Amino acid sequence: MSDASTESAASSRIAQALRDDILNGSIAPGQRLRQEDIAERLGGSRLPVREALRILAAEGLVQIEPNKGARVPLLDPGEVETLYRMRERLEPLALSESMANLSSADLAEISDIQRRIEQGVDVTEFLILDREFHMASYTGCSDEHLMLSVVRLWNSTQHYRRAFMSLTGSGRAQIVNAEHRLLMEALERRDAEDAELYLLGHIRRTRKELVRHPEIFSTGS
Amino acid sequence: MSDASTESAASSRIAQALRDDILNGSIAPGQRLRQEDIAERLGGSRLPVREALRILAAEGLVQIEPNKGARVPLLDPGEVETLYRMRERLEPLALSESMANLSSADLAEISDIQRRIEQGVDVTEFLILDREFHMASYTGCSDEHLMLSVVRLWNSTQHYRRAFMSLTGSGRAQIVNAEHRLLMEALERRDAEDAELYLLGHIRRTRKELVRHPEIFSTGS
DNA sequence: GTGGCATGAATTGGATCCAATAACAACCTA
DNA sequence: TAGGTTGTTATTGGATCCAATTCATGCCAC
Repeated sequence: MSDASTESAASSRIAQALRDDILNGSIAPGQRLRQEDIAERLGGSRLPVREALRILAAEGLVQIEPNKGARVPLLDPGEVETLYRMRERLEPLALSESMANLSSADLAEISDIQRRIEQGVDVTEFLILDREFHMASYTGCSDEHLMLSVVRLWNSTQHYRRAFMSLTGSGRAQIVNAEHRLLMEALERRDAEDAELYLLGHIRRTRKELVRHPEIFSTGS
Repeated sequence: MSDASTESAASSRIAQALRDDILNGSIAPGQRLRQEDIAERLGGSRLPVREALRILAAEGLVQIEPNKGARVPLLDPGEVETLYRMRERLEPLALSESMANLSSADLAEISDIQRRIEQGVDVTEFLILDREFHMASYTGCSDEHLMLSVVRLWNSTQHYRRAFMSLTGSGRAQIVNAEHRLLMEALERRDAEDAELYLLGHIRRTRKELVRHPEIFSTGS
């Protein structure tokens, strides 16, 4: 919807549907994606499905093995930890590239998202709003490569973020809110150095909490 | 050649051929890639060509616009600068993840590559060996996400690295050699902190030199 | 009873044909 | 003559059919 490209192509439509299913947890990591099933469920033939799977593979949402088909990647704790370390390095860069271009309307939008986070604390809703909060802080970053990398990192770790939130509940909400407020305040001061530092700390703390809960990665298989 | 995993599939074969052509400059940025031409030139029908283009798009080597086809991305100076800033952040991480797993044989291999760099100074050969040098330093990094991101960054900037080298010649060879030697020495000392710092400086200096030569980006169109 | 092998079914990969869309050119009109 | 419009062509997107590969099942030998 927000994407201005308005992909009318079937392959993009199928990719979007699958992307939603994967990100909201309808399709779990490790699950296999058979082309024919998808084609039948979402309409169209297998060909646009194959293209859609390639698109999602580029975004890190599925992995394709030759002659073996596509499945949602099942990550181990070490991989997720590395993805978070990548976030710690890349997202402060995106934030600093973004800050100079953030309008006061953008800042108000960010503030409004945070206000909503502090009201409703449903796990599903938090995942959506938290992502919106950070992405809104990057809207001033016009570099597509950088933003695509950031989105990839969020996509790849989305499931484990949800597993963590579902496990621990909203107990750490106060800490997150404090971190978000510090970040917002630095943005309003146009202090790139502080903003980068707060963001780094925010991601790093989350990483350390995640690795402290390896039960997130047990899949019972 | 080196990658043994993707043999036997036509789409992978075509992707590899196109990848080589793009990276060695046979296909220039901005150039359009017509599916039928590629299918005829490399053998096979248009279908595996389409899959190959998707694979390359995932690696940042081509960009696909719906109903408009694929072309090699034509980057402006700002985009390349951001790609280098991403390298400055990600590659030190890859190096630190790699270092603990580097065997003495790996270090010898790295040293041998550097030795060859200091002998022959052909531009084309330097581009190959320089890439081999850095990639060899990352062989101990087992994380596929991180390494894929690093490869993407190298791929996307390869053309501009060649343009820069062709323009300036090997005048800066001494500086590069000094930086490489410092990096190697830190690796042999197993000093992650120093290695990260030397690598950061190496990439950052290169970025600053690149942005000082905007004529690299003039395409005469 | 177990291990290896072969055969079958299920699934992915590829080729050809057809439809839809965008670039291009010529034409007509003002 | 310039600009818009319309028809044509070239190129990409999609559907169906066929081949190749993989996985599972069951059989046979030991």
